[in-house]
Amino acid sequence: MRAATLKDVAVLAGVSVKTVSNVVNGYAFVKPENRRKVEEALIATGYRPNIGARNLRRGKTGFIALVLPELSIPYFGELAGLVITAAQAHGWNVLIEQTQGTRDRERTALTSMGPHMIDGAILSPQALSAEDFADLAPGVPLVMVGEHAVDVPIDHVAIDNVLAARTAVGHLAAIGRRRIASIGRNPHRGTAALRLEGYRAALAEAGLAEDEELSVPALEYHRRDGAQAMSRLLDLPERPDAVFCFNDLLAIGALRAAADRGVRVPEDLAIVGFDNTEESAYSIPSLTTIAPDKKAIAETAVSLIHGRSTDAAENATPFDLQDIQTPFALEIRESTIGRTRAPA
Amino acid sequence: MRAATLKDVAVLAGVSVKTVSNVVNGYAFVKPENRRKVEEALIATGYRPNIGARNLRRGKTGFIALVLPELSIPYFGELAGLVITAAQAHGWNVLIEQTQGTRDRERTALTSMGPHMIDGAILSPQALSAEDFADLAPGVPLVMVGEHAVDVPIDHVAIDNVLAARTAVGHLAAIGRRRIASIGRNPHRGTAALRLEGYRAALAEAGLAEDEELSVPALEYHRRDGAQAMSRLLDLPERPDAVFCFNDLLAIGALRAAADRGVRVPEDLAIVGFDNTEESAYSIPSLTTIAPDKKAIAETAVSLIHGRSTDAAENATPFDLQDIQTPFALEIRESTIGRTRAPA
DNA sequence: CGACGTTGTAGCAACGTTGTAAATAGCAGA
DNA sequence: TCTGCTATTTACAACGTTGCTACAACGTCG
Repeated sequence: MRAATLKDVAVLAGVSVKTVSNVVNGYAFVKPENRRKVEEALIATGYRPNIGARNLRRGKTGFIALVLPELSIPYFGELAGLVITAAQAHGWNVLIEQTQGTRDRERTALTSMGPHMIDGAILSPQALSAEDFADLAPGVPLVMVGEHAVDVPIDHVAIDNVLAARTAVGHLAAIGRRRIASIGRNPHRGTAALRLEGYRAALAEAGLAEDEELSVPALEYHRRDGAQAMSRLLDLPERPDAVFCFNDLLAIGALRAAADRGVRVPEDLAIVGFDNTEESAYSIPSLTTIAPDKKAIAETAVSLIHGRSTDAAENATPFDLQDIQTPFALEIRESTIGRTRAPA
Repeated sequence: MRAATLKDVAVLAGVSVKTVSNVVNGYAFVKPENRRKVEEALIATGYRPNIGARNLRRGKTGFIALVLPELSIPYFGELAGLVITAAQAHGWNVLIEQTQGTRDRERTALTSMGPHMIDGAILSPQALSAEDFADLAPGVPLVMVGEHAVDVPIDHVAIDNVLAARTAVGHLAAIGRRRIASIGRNPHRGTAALRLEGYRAALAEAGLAEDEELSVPALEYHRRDGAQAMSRLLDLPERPDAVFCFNDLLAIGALRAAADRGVRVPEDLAIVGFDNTEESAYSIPSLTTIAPDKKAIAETAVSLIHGRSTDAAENATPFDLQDIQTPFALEIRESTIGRTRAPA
């Protein structure tokens, strides 16, 4: 049961291969009668274009890569789903590459995918540094999402991490918390530095002194790390009355650790997360969190690649380096202000 | 900055295109000196084979499809990650198709991917019925995961859903619950019927009468649906003292609804989920759940496609229809037996 | 009535790769 | 030196598609 080709259709319709191709591609000048015959033959044979061959001819691959740490991380699962949907609108399929957040695998992801494999790539790098990009540029448009590695001439889409963190911590100060901790410090993560900066800015704005030991680092950003970090904070002689976690998973872990110690949230301890993963709306208590517009991130990233890739094809002047900030909101829930009403 | 082709390498090395191809493909009879020259040229040019062209020539695509409802659903995010990893071991890239669980999009996913696009597909159909497969067979090996639609001649990988459900509900009976509800009944989902069957079997085994109104249907299997269904159960004059949810998301929603009503879990109400998503280990209380071996599912599914696809290539007799059951375990946590110790 | 534009069709080549088969080189034995 | 191998290399075609170009048919207009 071989797949039908243009040739099969042409024979059946009694025209040339090229005419069938013209019909398939919507070329205007085809005699109505022939068009009809071809269309019938197309249906009769169940013809589907061979994407590989078409792309070989056109010099496009029809694929973009999405390089991320792990699909099982809710934020990336959600993002990947949105990227796939956005890519489909441009006729692209998405190849997902999981790196576990390691520099090594991020490097190989970049090198192994040449221009004949993908038309572009969306990266969510955790560990990749500026110099890595120099030798690794794979000859296709790249877009970074969610991380700000300065000095890299690559398009970038993200929310304003500093402002978002400042907003989150500002909220904690606004509800009267004076001893606000943070979980997620990490010298190897670009976003961590930005969120820490926002945290500090908010403390300063609120006239609160920064206490070094209240900023607990996290190597990974999983639930387990959040729980461990929270435990450390609860072991302090002077406990914090609020904690800003650099992502929702850390916050979920923190919630868990608080519950294990009998610490009430938000009465004894307010918690804010970051990412607004679906899980955060249903945790107990539900989690106040920074809600980035993930759909906007996905669509913007795909559009940028699309723009660059058609620019290149048409020899147009490439547009300037983009650094696009997408909207975000602070989603206020029980973990900071307590129970108000049952969710719908 | 065009990508290097075999021709470029050949010119640089001073040999024919075919010789370069032979070196690349590990053909034995190449003069050592030429091999060396070619290898140098390969490095110098940074040659990467054009996968599209190679597959066009070989009649393979190098891709398998993974058809699932939505990546943002934790279970599918986790599964997808494992499938990608398993596929890589066989040299495959994975194309993910999201269907939202609708019959329509599941149908188009099957038809739009012909044999020139993919070498096989792994399906997690929600709504597809037996007759759909008849006309849709895309000419490539298919494997279904997680759903049992009988009478369809397609390989199948899943845990024993009936036994798993029976185990879960048996556990509830074993801890002394007498009025055990279920959430997730749904006539359009294959797994729902099996889990309901296991639920009933366990009730019978425990000598408990089945109460129709304790089996609440769920259209979707999201957290919201679980919360709604739980609300209905808590509105009953005679409340259940336990509930078996057909997946973890429903259970998370149920937990939430219970908390909103001030119902204590597990004291007043024990809850069991299904899937062992990472989230379930950190919910408050943590969730007792059926833990399928997802890695085994992913690897088995990929292996089956690999087996069929090489069989077909070598004209070997295809092996018999496979219906493989992968292991599962009951993961007992706080939502049924209460707090024992803090998690590590 | 011939030149010309418009509409419709088809042949050829090429995208980068590899299987087939044919060509060449090297070398031992006659 | 010539034959007959084997070892090595190469030309060619083909996978399915589309851009380019040539060409045919038809009508219009000066």
